[in-house]
Amino acid sequence: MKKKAVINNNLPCKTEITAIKDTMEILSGKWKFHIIGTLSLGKKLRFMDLLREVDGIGTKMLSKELQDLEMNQLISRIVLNTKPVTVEYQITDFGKTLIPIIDEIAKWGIEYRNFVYKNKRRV
Amino acid sequence: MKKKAVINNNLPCKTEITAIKDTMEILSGKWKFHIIGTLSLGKKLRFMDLLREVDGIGTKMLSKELQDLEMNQLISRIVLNTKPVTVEYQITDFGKTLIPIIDEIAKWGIEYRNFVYKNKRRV
DNA sequence: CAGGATCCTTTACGATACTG
DNA sequence: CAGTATCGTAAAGGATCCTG
Repeated sequence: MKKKAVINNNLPCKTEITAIKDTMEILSGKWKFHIIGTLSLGKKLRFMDLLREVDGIGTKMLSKELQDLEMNQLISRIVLNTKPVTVEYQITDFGKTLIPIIDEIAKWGIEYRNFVYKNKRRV
Repeated sequence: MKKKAVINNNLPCKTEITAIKDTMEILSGKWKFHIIGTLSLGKKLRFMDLLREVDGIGTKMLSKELQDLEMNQLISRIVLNTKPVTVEYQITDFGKTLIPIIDEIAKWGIEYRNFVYKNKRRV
């Protein structure tokens, strides 16, 4: 009776492993979270703005990461036809669905610090 | 009146950026999520077990990732003094605090599939 | 301004062989 | 069994210069 086959919902099964791999591939690299985080404020930012906001990034990486994110429809790229072109980047509605993840990760990072600190003191 | 300085709680500020970097560094690499996910079932697993469970991993990577995870106190390593030594790995209570993140990431990965699928059909 | 092209360094990862 | 050592490849990332 206890032995019926169960599809585990909150424990990792094949589907979830795949889903995790997908997510991590989309968000892989040193900068994606940082860029999404910056854009998640909702403001439109230009290339140069991002270059300043995202701490140590260079043009090559920024350019590449933005392309990746756009391709996955997490951000949108709007070109304005001004004299020297202006390009604005903005998070999409779909991109905003990442915010819960980002929050969880940030929360955990803070907990981690506390945990390490406590343990240092005890030992 | 509306202009008081606010420490944003749900929007990325410096502390959160740092926290995110910490978390991502701890969970970086191709295998950590997979290993944690496997161990998050709560069972003690041995090196060979993990080598089988974690899909394409090799001894070198498994060994290295386990060391990283142990160093950060996410898993524990228990050596039993049997003839050929037996070593058991187990998730720690602290390691279990990662489960919400893993769940969020898995959830999002599934949503992502749906999103892509819908968009393909519309266009 | 926005970003592409180029070159170079570093890190990640993988396969295989070997050891207590 | 539970790894380490060694070697080799591929990918990530960085610095700098260049262009419409």
